[in-house]
Amino acid sequence: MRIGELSRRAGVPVPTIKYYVREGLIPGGERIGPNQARYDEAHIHRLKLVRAMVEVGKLSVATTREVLSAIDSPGSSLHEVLGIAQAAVTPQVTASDRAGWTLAEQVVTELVARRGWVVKESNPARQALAQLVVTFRDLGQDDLLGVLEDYAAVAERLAAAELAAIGHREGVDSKVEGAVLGTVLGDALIGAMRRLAQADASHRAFEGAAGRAPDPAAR
Amino acid sequence: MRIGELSRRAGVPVPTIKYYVREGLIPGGERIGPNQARYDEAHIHRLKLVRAMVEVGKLSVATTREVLSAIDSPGSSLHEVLGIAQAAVTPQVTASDRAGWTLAEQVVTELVARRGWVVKESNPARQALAQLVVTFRDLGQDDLLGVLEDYAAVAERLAAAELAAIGHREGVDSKVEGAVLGTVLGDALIGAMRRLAQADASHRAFEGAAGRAPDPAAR
DNA sequence: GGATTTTGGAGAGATACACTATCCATGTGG
DNA sequence: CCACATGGATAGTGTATCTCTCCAAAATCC
Repeated sequence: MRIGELSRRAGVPVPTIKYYVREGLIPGGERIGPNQARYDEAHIHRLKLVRAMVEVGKLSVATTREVLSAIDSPGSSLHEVLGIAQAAVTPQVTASDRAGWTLAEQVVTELVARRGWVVKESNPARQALAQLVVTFRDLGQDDLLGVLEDYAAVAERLAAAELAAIGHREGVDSKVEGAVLGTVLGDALIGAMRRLAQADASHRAFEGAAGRAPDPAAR
Repeated sequence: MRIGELSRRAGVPVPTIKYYVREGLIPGGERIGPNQARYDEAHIHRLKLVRAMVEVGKLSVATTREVLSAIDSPGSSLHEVLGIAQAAVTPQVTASDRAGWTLAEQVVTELVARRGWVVKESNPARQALAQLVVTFRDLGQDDLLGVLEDYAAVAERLAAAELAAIGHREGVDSKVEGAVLGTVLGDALIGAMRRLAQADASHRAFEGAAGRAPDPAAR
């Protein structure tokens, strides 16, 4: 097919496809003439993958390219690819020497140790978590840090469930893509789910007939 | 204090503070002259709050303003404020009539019903979740949808833990701020935690020499 | 077979966002 | 007294993600 059909089938404007090709997110079509190229089903899938990461997963084009190149890299283990994908999607923290930073890193280290997790020192998620600890402290929300244990337990369960799901698959490529998508789209997934559960919990705690009745004057 | 000290104490450049005031994220100082204004501790806290949402929570300035105005609005119940904050942080889905959209919405509705959740039809997290379902389907990752139940169960637990932590507080304002911060920073928190847990799970599944003993901390 | 549309490729332009920089009349602090 | 800070407004910067424009060659329509 040519670019017009590719555009229609994938639901992506032609100029955007050209842009993605320029940016190296998707390969160009097979050249069959000075101004003709042919695209196939693989291009459609790749394009959908890019759109999923960019639109749904909210990754930047640059980050998407990194993740895709990890997926493409031959001879990498699933573990390695996941590491690269994780590093790519984890926002880099500007390591400011704000007060309490060392303490926060210690909190993270202890949490990881308590869980028995094996996580590289270089894993950027450590800094991301430490930054959150610092932020909560800084805002006087220390009591919210008590939920860290819950979050850790829950994260463990999610990771296990996800890996189990892709473990059933055949073929390394399929596993890799599944794992990376789980990483990228999983953030949005748990986010949406958390909001639904929170809306219900909030309703139950503050609006339901069982709890304290809301202040009628507050409306 | 004047703006210079505010800048130092909060770790935010002066021009940025001015920008935030212009954008209505923080109130201007108390005017005490044609070109003099005074700021106090409340301004510091507000500024830190803004930075937490913008830098750590990755909210846009516009979204941050929405959330803050919800916090500020007097006479709103905690439930209402949470609803506004949720709507603000949930990315709006461009309701395309892509194939399978109706089916995806039905999946969401059934999930919510199965959980016994009380969630408004208008809650944007429904669409966000439906979009994720569509995306997974579109990419041929249907088997990953099996983990939806796990995510739902886990989200329920997190929401309960968070509300419980906040429930111990005194004062509505404090509860509101805690709940909103939980919503906004919770996304980053579960994200970081997920990556740590996933790194460990991946290590265990693909790198470990042998199966390890079950984690003593897991429950 | 001629008119119209599409194509590939590349550079320039558009738009949005979150700051920064500059200016200047007015204050403050040493 | 005087360098420096302040508040307020306007303009400019850098980044990111497209989107537009151009052109000759190719394809499609009638």
